[in-house]
Amino acid sequence: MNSMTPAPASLTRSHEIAAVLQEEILRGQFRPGERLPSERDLAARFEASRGAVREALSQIEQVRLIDIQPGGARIKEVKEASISVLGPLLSLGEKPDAHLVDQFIDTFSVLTRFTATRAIELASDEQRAGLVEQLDEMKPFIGSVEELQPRMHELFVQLDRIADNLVVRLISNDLQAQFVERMLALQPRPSLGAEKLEAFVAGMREGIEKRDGEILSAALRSHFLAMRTLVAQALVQE
Amino acid sequence: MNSMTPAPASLTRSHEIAAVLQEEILRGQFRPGERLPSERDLAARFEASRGAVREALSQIEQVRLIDIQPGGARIKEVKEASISVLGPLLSLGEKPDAHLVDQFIDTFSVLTRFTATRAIELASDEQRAGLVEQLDEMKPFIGSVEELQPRMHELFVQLDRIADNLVVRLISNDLQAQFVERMLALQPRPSLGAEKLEAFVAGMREGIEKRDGEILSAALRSHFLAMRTLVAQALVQE
DNA sequence: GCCTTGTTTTGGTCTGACCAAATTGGAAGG
DNA sequence: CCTTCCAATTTGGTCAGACCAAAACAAGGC
Repeated sequence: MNSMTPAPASLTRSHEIAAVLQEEILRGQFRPGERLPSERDLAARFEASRGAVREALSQIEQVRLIDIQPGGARIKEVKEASISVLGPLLSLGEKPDAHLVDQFIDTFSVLTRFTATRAIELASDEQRAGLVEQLDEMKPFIGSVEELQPRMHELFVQLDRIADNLVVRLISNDLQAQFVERMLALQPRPSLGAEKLEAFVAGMREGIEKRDGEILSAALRSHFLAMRTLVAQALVQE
Repeated sequence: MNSMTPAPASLTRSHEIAAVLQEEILRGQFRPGERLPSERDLAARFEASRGAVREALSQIEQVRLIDIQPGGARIKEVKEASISVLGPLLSLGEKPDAHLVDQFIDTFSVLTRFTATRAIELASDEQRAGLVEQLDEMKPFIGSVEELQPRMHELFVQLDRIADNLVVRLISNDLQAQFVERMLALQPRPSLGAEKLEAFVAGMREGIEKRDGEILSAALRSHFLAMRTLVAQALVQE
């Protein structure tokens, strides 16, 4: 149904090895600065060819978790790594770390507010009218997450397009790739109450119509805050 | 002198091939959805072994510019890629694209403001005092970018540590890895006027001392705005 | 103890081969 | 003429074994 999920299909040996090694590194089984076992040793351990191991190491190097050099690959600090490690970091334990999830949502919130306020600054009257229309069309579907979510997503896509900031766009890509899928696996999927959603939609609408970044920002901020507490509950429960 | 620059030393054949291919993709020499030449063809073209080409493709796949599958590797849209393509994207032309640079600085601005305001929310009185002290120690060095820059950097490191948001931290890592080095190559390095810097430091100081996020934010916003115009000038000149 | 050596280890690359899945092209059928 | 279906080919994924240069290591000389 949704073609936005191409399914990485990471069932190749090298990706498998990369995932295992990356997880071990993230778990702290190697100290920063320490040397990783040699490619030959790793090949023996994983019962794979050195080529496969090399591809795996090359991927881990890409996310800056290790530093490959003639003489040996050395572990780097997680703090120095790329965003791409956040996903595996979330999947470390049985449940995602609540603190990290909070940070995710906060960051999403900041970036979304930035995109939205920038979008209404740049938007033409026609575009603003279109956005308002999109919001109005949502109203019948408040209450059904399955129906509302894709429409909300489409709205943000529009805002993103109008704001026209590739940097933020790519950051959001990475965050979503790392975060969203893993959180959607969290069942039962929590959903906001109808009143809150109505208030959110109304706030967005007003902010867009009046071209008022403050109102828009406030609506988004409280929306993400609500999501934060919601996800927090979902994480302790179950 | 500065150990923060480990020098990637990307002189391996596979990294070389990856860089060339990635640049060609970013230049739009392949349409999204189109198939990349086969590994064997690429190996012939680069006069390299298939193994080296595979490692290169594996890296490009990691940044989500291509999608490797049995049957062929397909080009994806730049908009769907990872942050890691921003660096090569900046280096495409003779000079970095001004619009993209603006987006970079704006995004830095947003994230920095987020980190800073969050930091002073969380900071203890001792930590705030320490930050103020750091700012005071800068005053003699306003006017000398070389002297001021590392101190300013240290201040932001502190703020980052106090704010304690790994997600933003990793994003900033990526952005800096992509952006900063390439902009520092821009000579002569532009520098802000002393008055502006003094006002900035004073604003930061006041915001931290009074624990006032608005003041802090305003100082940072105008600082980044000034940088934006400065870099814009540097890009048209020369 | 410090510096210079020779040896070993390690990453980087190459060649050539095999397999399974995807693509492709043409033949058969409508 | 178009569609359907089935080989033949291409392509990615992996393996094995080999060579080189640079780094790491260990032993020796100062």
